[in-house]
Amino acid sequence: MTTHRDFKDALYAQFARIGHALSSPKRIEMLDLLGQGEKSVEVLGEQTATPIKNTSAHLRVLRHARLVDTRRDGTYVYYRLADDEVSVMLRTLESLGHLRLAEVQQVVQRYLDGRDTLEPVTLKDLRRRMRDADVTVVDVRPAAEFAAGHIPGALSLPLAELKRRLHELPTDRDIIAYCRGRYCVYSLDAVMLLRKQGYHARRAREGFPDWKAAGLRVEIGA
Amino acid sequence: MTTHRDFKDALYAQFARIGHALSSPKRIEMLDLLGQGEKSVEVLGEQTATPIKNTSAHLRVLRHARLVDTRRDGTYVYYRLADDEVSVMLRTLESLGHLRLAEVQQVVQRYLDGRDTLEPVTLKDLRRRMRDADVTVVDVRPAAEFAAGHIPGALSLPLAELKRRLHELPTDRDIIAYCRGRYCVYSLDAVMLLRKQGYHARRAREGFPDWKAAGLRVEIGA
DNA sequence: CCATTAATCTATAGGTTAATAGAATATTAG
DNA sequence: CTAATATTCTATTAACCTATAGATTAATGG
Repeated sequence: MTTHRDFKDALYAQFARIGHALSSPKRIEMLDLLGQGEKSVEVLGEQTATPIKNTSAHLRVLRHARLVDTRRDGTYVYYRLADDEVSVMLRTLESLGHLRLAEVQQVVQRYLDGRDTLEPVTLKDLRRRMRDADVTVVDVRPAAEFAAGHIPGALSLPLAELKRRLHELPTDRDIIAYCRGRYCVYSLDAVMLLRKQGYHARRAREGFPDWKAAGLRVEIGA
Repeated sequence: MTTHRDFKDALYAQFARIGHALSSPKRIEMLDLLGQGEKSVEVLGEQTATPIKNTSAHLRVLRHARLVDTRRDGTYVYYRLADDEVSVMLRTLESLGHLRLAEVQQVVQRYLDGRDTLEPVTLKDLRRRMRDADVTVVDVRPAAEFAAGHIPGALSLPLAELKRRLHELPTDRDIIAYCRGRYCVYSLDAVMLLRKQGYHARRAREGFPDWKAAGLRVEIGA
């Protein structure tokens, strides 16, 4: 016989599986990266500064919580978020952290805000200015992430290539750069470089996963 | 010097605090209950079938993650959610669980759905029918939870008192009962009782926390 | 088929957390 | 001030998790 208590215990034990998956810093970081598009174990390990074996072990936990799915291509195994809702969940988790944990604000203040007097453009403003067609939107993430999905109409100009591809940018229009999200510095670095070169540039506060999680249209391909 | 890696580690360590708080079944259950309104440690312990000492220890973890706040009144300490966003987070976590974990659906199927041929009313339908003013909405949660907040215009008729207060219900209008949420059986039991008594009753699929998390207006007081 | 590369599985040591008992604190009533 | 009640703090043990090493599997190229 299943009592009411057994039911609740079984139900909450399941929800706690997801909580457990989100209880490790590295795992959250991996999920965030997967929000930019699928990645191999090797790449995930590099981008999170984690040995392959540990990376594999963490991914196993994420798979067990059914937050990620895999696909094999040759000797590589590519991981991806199991559902767009996972990304929505991450947005919620991180915005709750930003709202409630003074420590998050301190850490961000110390590392980002020192350089960030350039007030960032909100998602809403970004959309309005894109509708008015008075800006050039630049995606400064690595090319592979752009190819996996980007804001429609954005120009791919990875931070690493920005300097030698400056001539591709218009000088008579405002430029808005975006990257992985609120805590990513690519767009920040890009804006500083662009301003030094005389462009009128600002950064988007939100990144590609925020755009997608908001349910906005996404473009795929190089 | 704070390197980029140090920054990420510090940032994700903070987010993981929240994940950790959500990694225990009892803690999620406690947060869910607090979504119905503030409760003392004693009441939380009773309602989650947890010894007071363990309850206190779990609440300490939730406090450390800054998901709950407290208020003392006499010898009692009352806990409450630290922010409405915490409830939004829980909704997201549970809906992700429902979506991704086959086990959640199994557990619910086995315990609830056996009795639940009565198709539940969605939040959207509930709002429409309330606007059209063609239903009586009944809150079957304990009176204290109704007092802490309820759907505007709802009638408080706790499940425990329903049988002897049936005469307060209209016989010529449809009745929609709601309770704590998707996994709460109060409204289910209420609807079965009402139907046996000849009323035309249905249950709302969502509960009070879902209504509130959706940003809808809430009424407070008995 | 063998070597190579990418990733996983198995096992384990070390660290962390949960449950819980006992002592301590805060508040109120008398 | 003392007793009673609600809760928290401190300490201990057992259970669990993470990082990691070694062996293994899966796919590819020669």
